[in-house]
Order: sequence, then C-alpha cells, then structure tokens
Amino acid sequence: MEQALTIQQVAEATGLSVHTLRYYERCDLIAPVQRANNGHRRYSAQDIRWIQFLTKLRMTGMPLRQIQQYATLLRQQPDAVQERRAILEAHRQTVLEHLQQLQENLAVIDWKIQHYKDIEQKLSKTIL
Amino acid sequence: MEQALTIQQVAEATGLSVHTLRYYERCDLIAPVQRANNGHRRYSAQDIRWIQFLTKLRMTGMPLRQIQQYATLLRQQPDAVQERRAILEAHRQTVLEHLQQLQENLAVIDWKIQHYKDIEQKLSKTIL
DNA sequence: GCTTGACTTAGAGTGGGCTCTAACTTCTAG
DNA sequence: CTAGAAGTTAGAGCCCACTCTAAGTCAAGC
Repeated sequence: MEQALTIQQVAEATGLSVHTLRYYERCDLIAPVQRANNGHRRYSAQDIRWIQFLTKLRMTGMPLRQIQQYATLLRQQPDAVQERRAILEAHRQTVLEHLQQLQENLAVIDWKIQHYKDIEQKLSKTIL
Repeated sequence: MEQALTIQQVAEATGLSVHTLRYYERCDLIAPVQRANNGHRRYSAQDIRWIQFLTKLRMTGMPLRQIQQYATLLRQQPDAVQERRAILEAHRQTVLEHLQQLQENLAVIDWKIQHYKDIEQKLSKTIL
C-alpha cells in the first residue's frame, strides 16, 4: 500500500490547517478522501499533489469558487484538458496583471521612501 | 480658493466609491475633511494626494489598520520622517516577498499549462 | 476498564473590507 | 412650491475565507 497520510500529516506537509483541509473538502475543492475503517481520512499521494497545486492557485489569488470549478472539471472530465488549460491561462493573465499593478504601486512607494531619505539628508546637513 | 472637490468627484478621481471614502474617514485613514456650509465634504488637493497614496498602500496589500497608523503619524507628527520611512520600508519588504511568492507559484502554473499543451499535442498526433 | 488523544460532524463565530439602507437635510430647476 | 438630485449619519448586512466549538467515536497505553 502506498503511503496514506492522516489529516495531521497532510496539514504539516501542505501548511494548511486540519480545519482548512476539512473545509476544502466540504466546499468540494478536494474530492471525498478515502477513509480508514474507523472513518478517519487517509490521503493518497495523488490527493497531496492536488492539494499542493490548489494552494498555488490560492496563493496567486484564485477564489475558492473558481478552484472548485477547476477541481470539478478535473474529476468529472479528466479528458477536458483544453478547458482546464483555458482556466489556467485566464488565471495566469489575471496574475500577470496583478503583478504589474503591484510593481507599479511599489515603485511609487519606493519613490516615497527615497523622498524621505532626501529629507533626512537635508535635515542632518542643516543641523551640522 | 483652490479646487475643492465633492465626494462624488473624488470618487471618480480615485476609483473609490463614496461609501468607501466615508468609511475610510470613519476609520481614521483620512483626516476629517473640510465641510461646506451645508455640511457637505469638500476635499482639498492635499486630501486627494493622500487618498491616492493610500490606495497604493491598499493595492499592495497593506491592511487598513497599518495605513491608519501611518496616517496618524503623518497628521500628529509630521516631522517623524524616519518613523514613516521605517513603516514604508517594512511594507516594501513584505511586498517584495509577496511578489517573489507570486512569481514562484505562477511558474508552477505556467509549467502546468505547458504540460497540458504537450498532452494536447500528443493527442492530436494520435488522431492523425 | 479508564484516560488520553486523534479523529469525526454540523454548525456557529470571526475578521477584514467594504457596501448598502433608512431617515433626514439641503440645493437647484421647473 | 415642489420634485428630484446629491449630500449627511448611524448602523446593519454581506462576502470571503477561514477558524473554532460541542458533542461524539474510537484505538492505544497504563
């Protein structure tokens, strides 16, 4: 049998909390996980790979709803590769725009920091 | 008198809603704005510059609470340039880390897109 | 055989950031 | 003089993404 992890172990492995893992399953972001005889979840290597990918989607700002759609597609139409790629490419575009924005705004902040540095310079000269 | 804008005009100029503008003032992100005789807000050019900068902070993910601190410092200790610079530099660091993360995660997504492209390629060849 | 600890569920609560509502005032145009 | 457009307030509501609680089950170790 391949390694089947407990929810605790998966939490540690993925950085999500056990609460969040169960929550994600409830929200259909994760397919119903296999159970041990006592009803405890047993995560497969597959499950973990998917959870790791879904956290990438989350961390780039994809809403749970959209991840849920992607997950459903993945489960119900494993051959719909083009559709899934379309979702990822749309998301990619969104992320690129977000990155762009972030960099522009950061530039303004950098400018302000420099401005403050200049003021500090001037002040120290005045004092001397 | 310099141009004193109504809340509507400021909303248009900054991309925030009038609701949000009032909300920000309530939360102390914006200093109490001058009022016309009828009690309506009249925003100064100063106000607008600040609002524009605060939206940069927001868009780079600074929490309202922190912006509020920065704003308070700006109003109550206009000479505390170093302190304000410290806040901005700390924030800058956070944003840089976030950017880094975003790029790393995006790379994984890009990889997945490429992977899907490869599959599509193979499929189309199989069919031919 | 009893405690401890990891698990289960359904459902309630939280925090951030808006967003909207209701009731009211005030100015402008017809 | 009246309708309507734009403003005001306090406070309620909403959405997202968790996060926690309560009550219960089950297996292992003392």
